[in-house]
Amino acid sequence: MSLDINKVVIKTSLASCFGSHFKEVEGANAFIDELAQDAEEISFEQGEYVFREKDAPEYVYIPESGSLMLERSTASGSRQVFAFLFTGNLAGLSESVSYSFSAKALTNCVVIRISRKLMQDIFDKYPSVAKRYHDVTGHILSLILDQLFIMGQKSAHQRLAHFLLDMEHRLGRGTHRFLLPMSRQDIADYLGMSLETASRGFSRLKKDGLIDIESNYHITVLDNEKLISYAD
Amino acid sequence: MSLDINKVVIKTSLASCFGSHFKEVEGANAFIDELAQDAEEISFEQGEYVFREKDAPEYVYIPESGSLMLERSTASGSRQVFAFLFTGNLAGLSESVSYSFSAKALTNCVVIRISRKLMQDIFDKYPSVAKRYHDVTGHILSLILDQLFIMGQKSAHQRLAHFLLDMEHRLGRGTHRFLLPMSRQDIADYLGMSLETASRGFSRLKKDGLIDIESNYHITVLDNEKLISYAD
DNA sequence: TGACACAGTTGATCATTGTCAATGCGCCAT
DNA sequence: ATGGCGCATTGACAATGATCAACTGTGTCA
Repeated sequence: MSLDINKVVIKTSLASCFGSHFKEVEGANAFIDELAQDAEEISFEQGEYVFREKDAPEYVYIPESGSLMLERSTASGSRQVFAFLFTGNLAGLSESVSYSFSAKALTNCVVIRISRKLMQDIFDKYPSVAKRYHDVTGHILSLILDQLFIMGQKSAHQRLAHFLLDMEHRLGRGTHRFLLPMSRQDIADYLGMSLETASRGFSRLKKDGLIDIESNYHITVLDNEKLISYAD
Repeated sequence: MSLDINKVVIKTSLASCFGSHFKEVEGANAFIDELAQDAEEISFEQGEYVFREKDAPEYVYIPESGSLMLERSTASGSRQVFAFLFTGNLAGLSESVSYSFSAKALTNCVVIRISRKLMQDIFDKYPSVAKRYHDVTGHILSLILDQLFIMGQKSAHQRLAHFLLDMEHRLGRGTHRFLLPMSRQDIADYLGMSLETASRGFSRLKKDGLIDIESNYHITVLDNEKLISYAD
């Protein structure tokens, strides 16, 4: 019984990352059911690595609860955060030789792990679904291009405003209030700026009445319109 | 006869973008042959658009001669260049609803155009090849992540040095001398800096003896080692 | 040959952002 | 409570890069 409940949770997570792409595709539900049978749930403590850059990309991972961060570090100590992953987001889909980043647990979390080999076998049974597989990757690629655009064209403050709007959308669940699972340093490394610049950005937005900050991590967007035009 | 020669050229281009991923895959050569039959060659004048951001992504494009630039512009006039494409590079593989960028001809060029629908049909005949299809997308994704890393972590001068090393590698054909097909403004928009900063970067590298510049577009890398450590 | 257009370079100045250092705040263990 | 630790904020200053403007060089066309 407890196992059944687990499978329902897994299916929900799978549906949330594949569902929108496989909508109205023949066999999509059966595909997700079968995938859920092969999925494993693994727990990670905050700060642990789910996988590392050099690992062979054997699995696809989906946070079921908690958050992950995709990052790449250099020997010289600098770090680029590529993405933050929340419930139902997906990592490791299109790596070939090795992962091109590491995945680190931002919080204690439960992660769904799916063998890519097994997923491939299941794809063979659902050719209509397999054909749409690329859409998922294409979607991820377009998200990264958006990020590249922002990095190349926007100022530090604009990037931060943009980031907060993204977090509001993804964490706010319809409201304007959300709890950030990452530190200021993580945000800075994601947006390609120093910790201090990120912090000043928060302070500035608070002073101008665009956001409210309680306890550093609890953010409320007070003026969506202005924040959008600020992010411009 | 002239048609046969054309097909050979097309196959060469196709092989150069798929070959490395489909190496030792069953049916890879037959797949490329069949793809070449469906490929069309289309000429573009310098400055023309091969496709635009909002277009439905019906085709995949591969420059056969000449160069393309993938870019996204805003209403406010700013522009991000995502990539430069040379002979045998590939654009439009994993777009779903629309292209997420426009492709502009940097020079007069001949571009191979392949219908994605037809390519899909051919994939159905070569399942071993189809399974490796993802590797191509995965490779592109990892290139974009590299670019994102550079944008987030490196200074303007470092980004320029990195860019020149990339161009040397891709255009130099084993030598240290190459002809840039893009303007300083294009480079600046690719690297997220102003035209002037890009120009100063060139001057600086020339003054320090790391590169030689003839006629603005002919570049020779004089000291590879130093350029690499400069790009660090 | 000269006038013009165009792309790139260079200089001066200013705004943005990074760096270093000091301070503040909440949390935990003693 | 108190001290210490981790993280964030703030301030002062320096460095980087953007902007505006002048100038150079090259090619084209009349």
